[in-house]
Amino acid sequence: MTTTREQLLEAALQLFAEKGFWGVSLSQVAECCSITKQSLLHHFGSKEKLYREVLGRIAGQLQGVVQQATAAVDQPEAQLVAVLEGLDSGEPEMEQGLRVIMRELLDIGDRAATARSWPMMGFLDGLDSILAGSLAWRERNKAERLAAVYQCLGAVNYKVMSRTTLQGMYGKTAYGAFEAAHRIQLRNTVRWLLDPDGINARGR
Amino acid sequence: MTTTREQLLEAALQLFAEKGFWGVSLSQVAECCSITKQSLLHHFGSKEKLYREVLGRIAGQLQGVVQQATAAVDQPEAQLVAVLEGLDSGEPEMEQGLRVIMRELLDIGDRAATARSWPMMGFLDGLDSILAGSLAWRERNKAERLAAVYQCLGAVNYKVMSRTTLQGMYGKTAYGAFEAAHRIQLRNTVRWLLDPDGINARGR
DNA sequence: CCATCTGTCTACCAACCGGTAGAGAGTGTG
DNA sequence: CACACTCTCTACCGGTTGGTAGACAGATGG
Repeated sequence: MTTTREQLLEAALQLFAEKGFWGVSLSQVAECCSITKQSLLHHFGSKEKLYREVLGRIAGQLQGVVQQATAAVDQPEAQLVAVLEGLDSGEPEMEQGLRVIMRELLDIGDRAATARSWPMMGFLDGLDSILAGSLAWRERNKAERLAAVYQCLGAVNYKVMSRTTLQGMYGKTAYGAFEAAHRIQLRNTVRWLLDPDGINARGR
Repeated sequence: MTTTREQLLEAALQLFAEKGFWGVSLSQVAECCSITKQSLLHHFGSKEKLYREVLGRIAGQLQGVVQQATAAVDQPEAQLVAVLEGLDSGEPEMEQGLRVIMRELLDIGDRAATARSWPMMGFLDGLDSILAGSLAWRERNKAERLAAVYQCLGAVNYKVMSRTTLQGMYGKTAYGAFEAAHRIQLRNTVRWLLDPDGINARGR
């Protein structure tokens, strides 16, 4: 039995992902759980606090992906791939989280002053230390590693964000082909990134 | 002398980029040009129509980047790089346009039914035909080409979207180093993408 | 000179926003 | 039993939203 609070957080995540902070009203969130806006306010105090709690959940989720990936496999290449595929797992909750984070990126400057403690920082650090474990990147500086990480992250994020649109534009089957190709391509890119000269290449 | 209409469109682009469709009120847009909300409505009829006009402008801007790139250089590799650097030129108007497009991607499903005629389609087709002009991709299918294009596009877009946040997180100078590294890395990736086996490699 | 058109204005609308106050119901707990 | 606590409710607040109606000013053109 999930508590009302958890149901509210889930509904809020979904709505914030779909329409953003300003596109969602408290009554809409409450309506999803068949309670009134005022009861919702009783639980969270204000819209801003509700939003921040949702953001915190997402941060934990992202950290979990990194931890799971680093625990499961040893090689940096496999770890990075595992993280990227974790983000692109297709689970609605993950996609919704990424959408909210993307909106947060876009809104920065407006709500930045109030909704601080940026949830992505730890996540990025985790990725950085994965990359720092690879031969090719160990000796390079953090800016370069962050650039490489950010490229993969951007590719997978942008793809996830575009899903609905591309499905509408090209149809579901054509999108399926695109998604498969994207997955393969991204994996190749990661391979190349972590071993650009093919030093460790074997049996490809 | 720019007309009031153009001033309004410019202000609307900036505001929509910063806060999204729902985060902006008509009075805010009007205030930027020192007229009243009702005068703005006289020009555009409704908020939705104003937004669509902004979207149309951005679409034209994106098409312009592709045309300029294909006209300036011949090799697909250089063309693709030119497009990506055009998107990442740092000009405020371009960044704002990309932000609005990203928000549009996120909002799809909600406003998709009304704000159709997706502006990105022609842009993607342009990129696809650039890639189709390269040796490595000529024979492959469209889904694969789209996947490759989308990866570059995602990388550059995500970076542009993150600018403000990363600057706030790491400071301006550290961000400068990151940006430079990202640019170089992306260029290398494009080179590798268009010539994965180094067949055409010379003098690197 | 008069008609038309364009742009801006004030005044107003119903609907909704986030948030507050306080009552009532249900549930332990002393 | 009585007290306290948690949860949900109705009723209401001032403020803002997108949008309408209509008046007024200035330019244009026959």
